[in-house]
This record gives sequence, C-alpha cells and structure tokens, in this order.
Amino acid sequence: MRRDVFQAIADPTRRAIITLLALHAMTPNAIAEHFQSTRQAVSKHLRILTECELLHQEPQGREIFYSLHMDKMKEIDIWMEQVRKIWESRFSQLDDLLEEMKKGQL
Amino acid sequence: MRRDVFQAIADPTRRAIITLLALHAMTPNAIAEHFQSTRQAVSKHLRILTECELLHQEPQGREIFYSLHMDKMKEIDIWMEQVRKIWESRFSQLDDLLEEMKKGQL
DNA sequence: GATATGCGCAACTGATCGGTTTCTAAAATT
DNA sequence: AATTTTAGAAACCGATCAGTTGCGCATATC
Repeated sequence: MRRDVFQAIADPTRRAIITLLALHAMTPNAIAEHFQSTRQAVSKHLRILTECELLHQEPQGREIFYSLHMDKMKEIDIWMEQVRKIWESRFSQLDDLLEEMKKGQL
Repeated sequence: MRRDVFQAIADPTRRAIITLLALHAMTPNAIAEHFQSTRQAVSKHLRILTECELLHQEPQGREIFYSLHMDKMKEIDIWMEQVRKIWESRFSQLDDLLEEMKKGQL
C-alpha cells in the first residue's frame, strides 16, 4: 500500500499521464482517450498517482478533474541532487586522500 | 526484460546502492554489507542497474568493482525538465487564451 | 421519473518483482 | 594440488502489478 513517488513514475503510462496533466487538468475519460487501454486501467493509474500526492482531484459535477501537484515532483529532484552532491564530493575526497598520503610519506 | 532507468530507481534498495556508489566504486560483497538482505539479492539489483547502464563493471582479479555511470542519471533530469517546461508553458498558454478572448470581444 | 453518462470499486488473471536457496566457475590462498 | 573467497546463474516462492470485466452509485439529460 505504501506508495512513493519513485514507484509512481516507474510506469511509462503514468509518466505519460503526468506529462499530459502538466499542461492542464483533465477528466479520466479525456485522459484515457490518449491511450489504448481502458478507462478503468487509467483510473487505476490515477488512483496510484493521487495516493502518492502527485495528482489532485477536483470534482466538478459528475466529472473529476485531475491536476498535477508539481511540488511533489520535487522529491525526485531532492534525491537526484543528493546523489549529485555525493558524486561531486568524490573528487574532494580523493584530494583528502592524496593530502593524507603526502603527509604520511613526507 | 526491457529495463529502463525509471524502473531501476523505483526500488529503495537500488536507490541506496546508487547513493553508495556515487561516492566510490565497490564490490558486491562490500555493498551487501550495508543491507540486511543476502549478497545474491544485492547481486540481482546490481544486475538490473547494470542492464539499464546505470552501473559499470570493472573486474579486478576475482572481484568486480561496480561504479555509478552518472551520465545515465541525466535521463531522469531530461524527463523532469520536459515536464517542468510543459508546466511552465501552462501560463503562457493561458496568456494566449486571454489574448484570443480579448481579440474576439473587442 | 426514466435514461444516459462519468466515475470509482471489487474480483479475477497472467506477468513481473524481490527475495532465498542451491549450484557452478574463476581467482586467490594455503 | 586442495581449499577458500568472490561472484554470477538457475530454480523456486509469495507478493505485487497492470490490465480486464462486471458492478454500483452518483449526476446530468430527456
């Protein structure tokens, strides 16, 4: 049951839905028209995306408009940034090592 | 069999492995020490990460050093950037609409 | 009020996933 | 040469996943 953003964007259809909704809010039927699969299949994806708070529902009469909650996308950025930080620190760590070696040898 | 980067980073253990290897190359045994699961389980993750070219193998005697292939991580950035671009264009689209309305009414 | 539309929910199915256990091969150690 | 270490490969298992079909429930439309 535990949904996280990374699992959510693992599915190509869900990524396509996110891309679609980045432009403007849409109803399940309108979204489903962009895919070969049934509305129910799309509805399941919408449920998963909503559960992990990537989407937001806005009922309007008997229709429900789904919109992208861009803030949640930042969680991906945060992780990417973390990895990038460590990746870059790699060099300074090598510098530290070389410094240590120099001290030990001299 | 089709492996893509997004599926690869969907698993928390694999993300942890990526974070680990961002610092420096490691052998499967060394990596496995950081987790509760068996070496074989970790080895499977390494296989998946290597298949989608996120990792690179460097045999050294009977050991294999796995290192992060940072370039492949950019694929995630590219998608994120694409979504962000569309998200931002949302407003200019609204501007276009307002422009159109203005023309129609005036 | 009857009908049509839009949508979520539940049950089912085949495929895939993450994990363990067992086995094999190659390189290092003795 | 025998043993130990390192690691991938294969077989298996329960859990989860993506998808379909069928259903029920609201909200519009006639």
